[in-house]
Amino acid sequence: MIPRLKGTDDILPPESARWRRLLRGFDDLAARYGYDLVLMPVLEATELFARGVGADTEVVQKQMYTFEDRGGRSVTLRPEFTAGIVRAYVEAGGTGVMKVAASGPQFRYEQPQKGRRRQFHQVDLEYLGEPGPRADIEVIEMSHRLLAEAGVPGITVHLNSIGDASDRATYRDLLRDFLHGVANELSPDSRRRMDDNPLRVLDSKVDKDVVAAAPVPLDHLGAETAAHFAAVRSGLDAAGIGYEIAPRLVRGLDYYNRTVFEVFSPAFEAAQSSLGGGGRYDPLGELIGSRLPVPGVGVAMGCDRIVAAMPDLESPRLDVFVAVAGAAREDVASSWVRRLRAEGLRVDWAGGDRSLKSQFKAADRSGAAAVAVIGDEWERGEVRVKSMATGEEVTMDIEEAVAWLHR
RNA sequence: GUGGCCGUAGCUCAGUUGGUUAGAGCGCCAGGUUGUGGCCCUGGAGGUCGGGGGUUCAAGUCCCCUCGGUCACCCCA
Repeated sequence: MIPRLKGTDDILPPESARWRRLLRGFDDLAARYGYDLVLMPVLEATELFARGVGADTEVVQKQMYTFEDRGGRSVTLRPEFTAGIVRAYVEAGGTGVMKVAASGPQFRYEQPQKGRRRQFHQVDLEYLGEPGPRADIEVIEMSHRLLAEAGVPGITVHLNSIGDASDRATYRDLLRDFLHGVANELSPDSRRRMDDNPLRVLDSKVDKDVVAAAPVPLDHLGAETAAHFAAVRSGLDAAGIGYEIAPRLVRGLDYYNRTVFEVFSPAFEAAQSSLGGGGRYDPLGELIGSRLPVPGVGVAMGCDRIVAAMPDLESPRLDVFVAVAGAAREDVASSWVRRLRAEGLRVDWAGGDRSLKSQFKAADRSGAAAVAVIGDEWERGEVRVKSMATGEEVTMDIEEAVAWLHR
């Protein structure tokens, strides 16, 4: 037997029931907020991520599934959605507002652990072409709502602004000076980053204590970015979304500016406890070669982690399980099952070649609300219907039974 | 890439100082009930003991290598 690849998961029932709820909920949420569906390539040119995500980010340096295709091009299994969606927007003309929703697998070559897989799944929202804070607010609100509607308890939003490139030019020098002053207390990793990517030192776990006293971007915003952030905050207040300011939240990708955020729930306990994150990425379009700026905000949420934080819902899987007394009645049963399904009921059956007892066991396991038995009474135009919850059993006229099942 | 722990039935695990045909519970299938689930009883199917090599009269058990799982570091979904 050939086992699955390291860091990949088979998502089977009963766990997949929670996935179905999450994905349906996401689809519905996106539609309610005016986000259209997009289907994106899983494979992109390596260059897209190297330039968009950032050549010296962790993701690009260590985590990409990169290989040469048969034409000798370097291609990469997408490690995230945003760069590809912005590429698609630019490639399609890149004007105006586009609000889109995507979902599917992502790939990062890492050592797996709880909540961190080599193939993982995300649902993703991108609000493109809108520079104003309404986009930031909407995306954060939707992130919160998705989790709330999925039944995830204790949702908290961590929010920060890392400013624009112009804000950071002066701030970066301040931070560098600070880091150089404490250089001998920093970990080797942070020491290496403090010159070329000093912001990332801020959210280092190992250097948490040293960095606690460092200057933060939030205190060095320009007038416009500060106003933008204030507007995001008051918008969230108006939406009733609680959040915590996280001054050292910077996120690992190069394309972010202004608003960044992550969402958490105590129901998902792991070292990597973030269920999703995102932010504004106005520089991204130009990083990947757009001649026009592409303002945008997006969020990616980790389905695997969300599902782990979702409660099990005890509701019947099927409206009715059809049991057949006697293999001779298979054909009638089959066409009745077909009719009920066509009418929109959730129906299953196991054929008529097994004992009724065995069919009832199957019905029980299938989570059916009721069992309908097709037997002798069918000849008189009747079926016997049993409620699996109460054990109550009634013989009814066929049409009456159909109406009862639809109730 | 680094480290800790763990690999015996579909699942959870037991298996004595190395010693005969490797066990249990749950699950699955069937019967007890020739038309009725959950509870109960009976029976059945199901295992290259992760893989390879070594030590030994003898290895699930000891040694080495390797693969995998899991958790953590780094970083993120």
